[in-house]
Amino acid sequence: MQSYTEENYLKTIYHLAEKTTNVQTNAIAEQMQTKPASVTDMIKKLAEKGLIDYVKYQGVTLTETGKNTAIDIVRKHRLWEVFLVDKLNFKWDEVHDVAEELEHIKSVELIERLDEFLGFPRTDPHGDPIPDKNRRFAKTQFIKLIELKTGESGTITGVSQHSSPFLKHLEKLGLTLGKQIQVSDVTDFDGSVEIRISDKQVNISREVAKHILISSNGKN
Amino acid sequence: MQSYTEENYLKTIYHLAEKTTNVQTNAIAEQMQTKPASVTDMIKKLAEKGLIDYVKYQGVTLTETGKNTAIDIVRKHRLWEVFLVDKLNFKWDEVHDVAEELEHIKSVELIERLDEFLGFPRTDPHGDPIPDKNRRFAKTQFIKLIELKTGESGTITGVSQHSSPFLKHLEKLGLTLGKQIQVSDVTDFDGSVEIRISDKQVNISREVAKHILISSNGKN
DNA sequence: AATAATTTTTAGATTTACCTAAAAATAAAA
DNA sequence: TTTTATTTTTAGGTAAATCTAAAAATTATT
Repeated sequence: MQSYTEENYLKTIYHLAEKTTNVQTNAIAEQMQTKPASVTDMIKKLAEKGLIDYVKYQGVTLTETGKNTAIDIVRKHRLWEVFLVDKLNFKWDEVHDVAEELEHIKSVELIERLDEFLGFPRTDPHGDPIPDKNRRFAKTQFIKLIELKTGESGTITGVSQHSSPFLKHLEKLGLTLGKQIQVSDVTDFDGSVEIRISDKQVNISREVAKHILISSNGKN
Repeated sequence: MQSYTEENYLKTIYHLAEKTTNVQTNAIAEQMQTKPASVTDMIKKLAEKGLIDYVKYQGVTLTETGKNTAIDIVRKHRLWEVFLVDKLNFKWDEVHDVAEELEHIKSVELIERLDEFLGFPRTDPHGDPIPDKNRRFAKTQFIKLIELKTGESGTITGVSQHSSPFLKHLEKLGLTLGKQIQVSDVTDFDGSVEIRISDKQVNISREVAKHILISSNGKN
């Protein structure tokens, strides 16, 4: 049985481990808005419980058990996000904080029934994959919009940034999940990208283009 | 901003206050499965925060603010129970523990939207009234089944005991909310009650009859 | 009213998750 | 390869919510 805080540490380590193999103390501290000294304390505790492997000064990795716990939390978080958007009409930029609380509700039965009630969704409102109850993720093949060349097109299927301002910005531009887009030009000057969406032309900054994920369907 | 624990104390005090005016330390301790000494500590804290009135050795009463907080938690608890039963097909004896966790999720927006999603229910799966967002309860007029005389009838509209064994027992006997019943006999020997429900005869103990709530529609 | 029983509070500790400040280990730069 | 900078850990402390054991206040009983 893990505490709320332990679960948040595991989740944070899980997400950081998607980028680097060995997750460092400072990285965890920054992500969790706490101090490195506090992280060291917690790390020791999680290591003792067999949830992470820890070698002093070398960072940590999740054990099988730790990873499973983390995936369960990710699953719960994303299912609750689907619930909030699909059933309670929240916007995709409004769900994160509430889901952050709901993800810690413990009942397994609850999540299985919620999953069913939602029709076993495979992605959350930001396009992130939802692991099934056996913790398996559907394979996804994303390309960052920034990587598309002029003339190439695809469908918006995810975002790699969940901040409310960013998501509101996309919403305003009509860049929501499922929309078909085509790159009509890439500006030399600032790297901003001109795209065509529903017969309108929209210009987005390089920074924005980096965080939009496209499932490509080649040129056409 | 209250902690999870503070909220539970307020809720407990609120429920105990339905029976006695001044809520005693020991009563709180028993209900919360903790020790009187711990209760004294917490009571002082809640009093300092202006959530309860507290005179040493005299027990406590909720202030306006404290009562409002408690009602908000009761509202959340009962709405979540409706969600679990109506939408996720939980049985009425399975919802308490999960709702006990869900009631502490903080978002006001969430609860308002959940309320709407559920169609603004006025009672929970056990017949308990759900306060509206202005914290007003619908007036309810219950009689205990035990108080009905032979020949009198009514509709089962609530239970005053939420334990899983009790609720499962009622379920097995077909004594669920909305069912029409008529008292056909009261046994002299042990005070058990013979009732007619959907043309079947069922015998229930005095103890069970005490905890079934009836909205009476007189003799007929 | 005095004594006994019960209830409540105080005193002093413990655990969890934090913190600051300083020391130690590792990594980067001269 | 020293020196410097960065990262991480240790040491010692705090606040929240609990505990046990003992003292104090209240209530009940003789």
